[in-house]
Parts: sequence; C-alpha cells; structure tokens
Amino acid sequence: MNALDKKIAALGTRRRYKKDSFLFLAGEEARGFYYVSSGEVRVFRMDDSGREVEIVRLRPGEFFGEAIAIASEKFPAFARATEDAEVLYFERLRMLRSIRSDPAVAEFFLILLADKCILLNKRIETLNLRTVRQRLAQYLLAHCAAGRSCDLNLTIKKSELAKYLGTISETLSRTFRRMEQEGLIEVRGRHIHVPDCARLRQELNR
Amino acid sequence: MNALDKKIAALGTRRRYKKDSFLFLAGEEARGFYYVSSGEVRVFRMDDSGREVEIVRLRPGEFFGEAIAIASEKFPAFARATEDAEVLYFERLRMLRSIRSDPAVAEFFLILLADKCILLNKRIETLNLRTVRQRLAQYLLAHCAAGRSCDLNLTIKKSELAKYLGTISETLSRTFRRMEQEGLIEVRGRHIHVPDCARLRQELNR
DNA sequence: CCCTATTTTTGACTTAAGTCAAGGAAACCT
DNA sequence: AGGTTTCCTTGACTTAAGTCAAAAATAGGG
Repeated sequence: MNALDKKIAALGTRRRYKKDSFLFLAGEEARGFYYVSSGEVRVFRMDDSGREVEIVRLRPGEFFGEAIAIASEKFPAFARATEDAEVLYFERLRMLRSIRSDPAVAEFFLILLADKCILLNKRIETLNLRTVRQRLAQYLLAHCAAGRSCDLNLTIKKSELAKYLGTISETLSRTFRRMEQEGLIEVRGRHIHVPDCARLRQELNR
Repeated sequence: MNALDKKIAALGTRRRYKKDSFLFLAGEEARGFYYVSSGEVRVFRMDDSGREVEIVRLRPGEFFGEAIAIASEKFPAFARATEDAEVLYFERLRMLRSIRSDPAVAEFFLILLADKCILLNKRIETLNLRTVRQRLAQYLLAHCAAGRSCDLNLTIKKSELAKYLGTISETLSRTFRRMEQEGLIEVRGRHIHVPDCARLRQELNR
C-alpha cells in the first residue's frame, strides 16, 4: 500500500478481475480510474493489423487511468488483467466531488500527478538517449543504490525490459553481453552486479 | 492566454527576464513555478562534458516547473530565456495555500497536470516508434486537421523538429526527401502538404 | 540589395540495431 | 524425471541512422 492512505482508499470500491478479463476498452469514456491492490494489469493498444502493443504494466501500489479520468477524455488503450487482480475503483464524479470538498484529497492527487509527470519526463529523457547501450546503463543506474559498486535483480523479464528500453530482446541480449565482456557489468540470470557505478555513468555522456 | 483564467493569473507575480538570463539553475530547490506570457524559455541539462542538452522549449501560454514545485523536488535542469521574456511566477507555498483554500484552484492545477501527463504519454509513444520516418509521420498527422488531405506550417525550425523527434537534422532532411519522392508529402520550406492522410497513417503500422 | 550568419541539404562513410532463423536454457506442470 | 512451453541467446544478414565535411539555400541587418 505504498502511496495510498486510508482516507483515499475509503473513496474507492473493491473490484476483482479474473485473469484475461478487461478493465476497460480503448475508446470508452473514462468514468473512473484504478489502483492495483494485487495482481497485474497490462495496458496496451491495438494497431491496425490487430497486434497488441504494450504500453505499460501496472503492479500493486500503482494508480492508472487517473490522468485520463481527470481530464475527462476517452481511454486511449485497453486494460486487461494478466493474472487474477484486485483493484480499487474510483468513480470520476465522486472523486471530483471529494476533491472539491476536501483539500487533502485534492493535494493527494495533485502530488500523485506531479510525481507521474516527473517520472514520465525521466522516461522521455531515457528514450532520447541515442543508443540502447546508454539507455540500459541509465536503467541500471536508476535501479542501483548509490555507492561505488552495486547489485540489482531485474524485477521484469528481459524481453519486457527490452520493450521498456525501446528495443528488442535480441539487441538487449547482445548489449548485456558486450558490456559484460568490457567488464562494466556481470550478469547471472536476472542478477546484475555493477563493479564500478561511476564507470557505468560515463557511458551516458558520449 | 490559452489555459489561464484571471483568477489563477492573479496568484502569480509578473517577472521579466532579459535574453540569456537564467530563471533557475539545476539543483536549486523549486520554490515556485512559471507561466510564459511572452518570449521563449529553454530548459536544458548540462552533461558531464559541459554540453547543453535541450529538454524542452516553452512558448507563451505554457506552464513549467509546476510538477517539480508541487512534488517539492529540486529542479533537474536549467531554464534560460532565449529571448526577452515575460513570465508569471507562482510561489510554491502561496499556491499550496490557495489550492487548499480554493477548490477551483486545486481543480485547475489538477487538470493542468492531468493534461500534461496525457501529453507526455503521447510523447513517449511517439519516441517508441521504431523509425524516424514513423515518428515524423506521427508528428505530421498530429498537426493535421482531420480530412482526406491537409496542409501545415512548421512552427519550429527543422533542426529543432529533429531534436524533438529524437534524431538529427541531416537524418530528418533525408527522411523528408524520401517521403517526398514517394509522393507521401510535399515540402516547400516550412510548408508541408499531405495529399493523402490515410496513406501517411499506414506508415505507423509496420 | 548585397553581405553575412544561420539553417538546411547532400555526399561518402561507419556503426548501431533490426530481421529471420535456429539452438539452448529455464521454468512449469503433472 | 520427462515433456512442454516460454524465454533467452546466438549467428548471418540487411537496413536505418549517425558522423564528418562541405555546398546550397534562406533569413537578417545595414
């Protein structure tokens, strides 16, 4: 329950979704938004040829759809449970009323959106880095504790990390390998050791 | 004065910046945020080798720094006037007070941030498109009025458009040329004519 | 209107990264 | 453990896009 205090939680209603069921469809009016309590939700678009293009995966503790609902737009994508999931559903009109009547609620969502903007901005900066190598370095550094060296375990599959970095798994795999050969990192399955964070950071400015 | 109503404007104080003067520096505590009334402001980072890496340019009618100020973080970048500029400055604490006492103010900023999130998300989707060609097609379509064919005038320099699309001017230039040879678009200086929007849209799904 | 400064385009070349196809490794199930 | 599925890695090849250098076009200023 990371960013969610009790007062806010009380404004939502609990909903359960079976694996593969839809929370909403693209084009639907956003009449509310969601908070993931457990399970996982996948947000994706459908391109003209019918392929699903994943936008984001939501894990417990994350809100989604709130920007769309607050701006009163239509959902631009589909949301579907990838496994049995429990969410809190916040009805748009009810939330707008609470926001108007309770400044603490307004502030909560203001900060939620502000944090999201900051995150999205960082994401854009990452994607603007020229090479996959740089984007990967940035990702690793962002997930490292500060320090001379550090260790981390990937929480997502490498193929998902590839998509997140705007590339494909083959290229990611080769990039890992090359960085390992150069002694920048050590990869054992999902565990990655960075012997010298400063050296990795230098990769970012070239 | 697009998104700015009088009530909100009254909460800000007018400030003038000469060309090349700084509005804030990277690392500074965000004690407030800005709205551009006239002129232009450039937001950029400095990489380790001292080169300025532009993040965004703000033109009249745009807010900036509000997410950072509301989340009470430090500015991650520099802001500098590229020409004489007039802005409204909103002091963080004062704004938090108004947000608490006046639901309409809270709602204004909530919607402002929600819109920004939506915009940033679209930006990320654009950057995730594989080729420069696709990103350019997307950009043109986003700036077209709906219709079978359409015309648009670039409001920014081509070299800036290149950076926006995550590439360089040479590549953009070649991409324009190739699309023109294929009859997808016609380019005359900053004016671009799209004879068949649907055909251009097909470029996005490959 | 000419001269200068900036922007844009072009060419030749190099490198990064995607595609396709196949093999190997892990995870999962009963 | 064996079999199946999913995930990851590798190789060979193609294409997109970046770099450097220079010419052409455009925009401004006097």
